[in-house]
Amino acid sequence: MTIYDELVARGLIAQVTDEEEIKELINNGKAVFYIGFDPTADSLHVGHFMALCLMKRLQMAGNKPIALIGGGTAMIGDPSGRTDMRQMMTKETIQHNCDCFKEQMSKFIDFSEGKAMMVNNADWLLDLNYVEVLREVGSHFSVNNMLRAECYKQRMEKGLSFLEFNYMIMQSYDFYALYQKYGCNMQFGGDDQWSNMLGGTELIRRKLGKDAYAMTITLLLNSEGKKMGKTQSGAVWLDPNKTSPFDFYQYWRNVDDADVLKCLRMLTFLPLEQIDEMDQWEGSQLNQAKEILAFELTKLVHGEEEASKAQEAAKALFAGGGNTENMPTTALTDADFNEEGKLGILDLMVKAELVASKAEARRGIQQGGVTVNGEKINDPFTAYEKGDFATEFVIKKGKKNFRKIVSE
RNA sequence: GGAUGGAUUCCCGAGUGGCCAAAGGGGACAGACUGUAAAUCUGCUGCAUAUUGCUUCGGUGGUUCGAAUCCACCUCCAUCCA
Repeated sequence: MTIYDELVARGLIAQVTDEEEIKELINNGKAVFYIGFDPTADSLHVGHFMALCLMKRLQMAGNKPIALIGGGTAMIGDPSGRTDMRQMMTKETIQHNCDCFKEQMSKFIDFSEGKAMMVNNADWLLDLNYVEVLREVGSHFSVNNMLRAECYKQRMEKGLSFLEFNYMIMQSYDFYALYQKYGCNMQFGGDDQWSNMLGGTELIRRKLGKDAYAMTITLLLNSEGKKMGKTQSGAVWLDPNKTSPFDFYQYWRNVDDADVLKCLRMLTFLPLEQIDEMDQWEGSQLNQAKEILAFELTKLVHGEEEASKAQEAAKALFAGGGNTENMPTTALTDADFNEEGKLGILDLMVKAELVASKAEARRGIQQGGVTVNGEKINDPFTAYEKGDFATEFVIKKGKKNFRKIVSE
């Protein structure tokens, strides 16, 4: 099976500019391709992870990836798929985010000599001369066409600043610059980037008379059509300090039945035959598939050891028994107890980050959703002493939120 | 630059002097049912030293016994005109 066929089979490809040419390039390891990452946060998230996986797959097939960090474009902000303007970020924040991205990416992609590259478009965008760009690049863009682009449609009603309108031009310029500098002949990106990417191929054709190609990755949507990798509290991050390996594991362990197979295909490196086999599974058997999905992804992102820990912790909690060794834990200090050496259940829950406020903790108790070591708590004034934490102490809110408490 | 409309709690959106911590919906959270799924039903949804107190309706001042609501100025957004 060729790499292109595999990408198709996994459902990763959304749109391509020229299927035959792209097949030819990537199947034979002749593609030098880039994917852009805008450093809008200090950690990569699941959305980026898809792109990283794709880079890895193509790299394994002999193609050369370029990871482009958008230190320059982040100064502008991509309006695609947005209903309001992005908050402008300071240069310092952007720089910090770039550094964080670099570090995380290095874990997935082999950036050793000649295998892959990482560049920052701040290196060429920040020094551009306005009038020069207008003459050299601006003349090749038709405002009429740009306004028709899907990515601006939404914003035509709500308002679009000139700053953001230029994002497409900057991204196109990136492609053009990379083509010249490194012979980059292909760009990949999320499907929401399609029009921005076409801008680049068009610019290269007009300026240089050369062909370059673009391909978009299917956005990972759940069965309700929402982007996956988002939770109420924000994105699912790859940084273990922002989303713990346990929570990361749990996120995937809890995906909808309807989404498991899709996720396995698109995100894991398991052989397709194995995934097709799981496709036969039904009903509660799908729980096994979810476990595999969660384990595989946690392994990819946090390493096998962390993945095993997360899995064990989950099993201990949900299947009963097992050890609690790897459960998310909160450590108490003497300062957490009052003068009488007591600590109320409400404060404890806040401290353990199970709830955002004491009112919320109280509500949980009133509704019968809080247990300590398996015993339901009915009294919100229940208090504990230091000695109570000497033996195993597991507090549970709802069905899926656990925390082990220890005292120093 | 001019005219008009607008900014309300996580989101959408009602509220035009006291009965407003603010209708309704969505989402989130908790309970029942389940398979750590979905669907459905129920509860719940500012904070706290909690039959009470405190902070919140773009910002700052003002009127009033009392302001999300009235007035002034400011900021931001949309639409039309230039």
